[in-house]
Amino acid sequence: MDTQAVVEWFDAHERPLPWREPGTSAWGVLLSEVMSQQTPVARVAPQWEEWMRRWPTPQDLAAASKADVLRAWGKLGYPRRALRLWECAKEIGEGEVPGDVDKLLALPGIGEYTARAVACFHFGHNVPVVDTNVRRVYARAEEGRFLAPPPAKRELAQVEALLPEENGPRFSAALMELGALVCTAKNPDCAACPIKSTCAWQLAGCPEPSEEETARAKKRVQKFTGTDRQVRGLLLDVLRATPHPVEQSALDAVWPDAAQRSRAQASLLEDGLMDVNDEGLFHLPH
DNA sequence: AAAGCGTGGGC
DNA sequence: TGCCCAAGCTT
Repeated sequence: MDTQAVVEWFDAHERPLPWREPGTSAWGVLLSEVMSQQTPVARVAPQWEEWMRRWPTPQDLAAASKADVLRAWGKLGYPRRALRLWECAKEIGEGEVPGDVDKLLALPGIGEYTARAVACFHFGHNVPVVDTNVRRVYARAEEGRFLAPPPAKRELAQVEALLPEENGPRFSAALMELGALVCTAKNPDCAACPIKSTCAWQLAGCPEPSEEETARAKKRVQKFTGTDRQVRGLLLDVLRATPHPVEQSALDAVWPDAAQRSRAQASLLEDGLMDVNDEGLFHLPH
């Protein structure tokens, strides 16, 4: 892969995301990465600014209540991430965000991607960073397949083999950005691609994915309407909206199917996203 | 290791 | 409209 061409394209097309400003702390980068897990970057930016204003350090977040943290999370989705961030802050204690992949991996809610992103983008370590964008670009440019195969351990070594010795982190960011802006999942803008001339998928004549690959991709997309996830979201909406604990009846009003409603409510209690007080009223955790 | 976990925008 | 997708992690 022409890493130079990818970086030059990035130099010209990089989005001005707030956490890319020089001087952003390790905590700021970690926060941006967690917020961006499965949530579009455009929706993350304002939320990130708000969090950094309220809780600029892990010590600040650790001192906040979980209820405040969950309300500030707003509608970014997957609110367990907010709880994990709060736990991260508690674990860091009076210390600092670690720069080693292994130590980052040990933090709650930090997996293979996020650990490497922080180590690479903040600390400048030249480690492979593999997210859905990188997987897709690699599949197309290197393997000639339109759809990336299911995530596998193998990818780390494959992407590591691409890393230039100089400016590795810059290239890693560029590769992700290329996947986000040009080599997109649905309608890639190949005319704007800096590595079109060497892209394996282009050289193979832009083959359509097989029936099997298409079926696998389709299966990956989860239902939402009518699932427990939707009900959990509706229940949490009630708790986020009111400053005081609510009666069971207020929760019952959001969904007609009682069995599903109780199941969703029980799972929220189990996850620590909901709590009951001694009067039997429900609220966000303290 | 497959499945669960939110939410909203684009087409 | 309904489907597809989005800087994944956990169990």
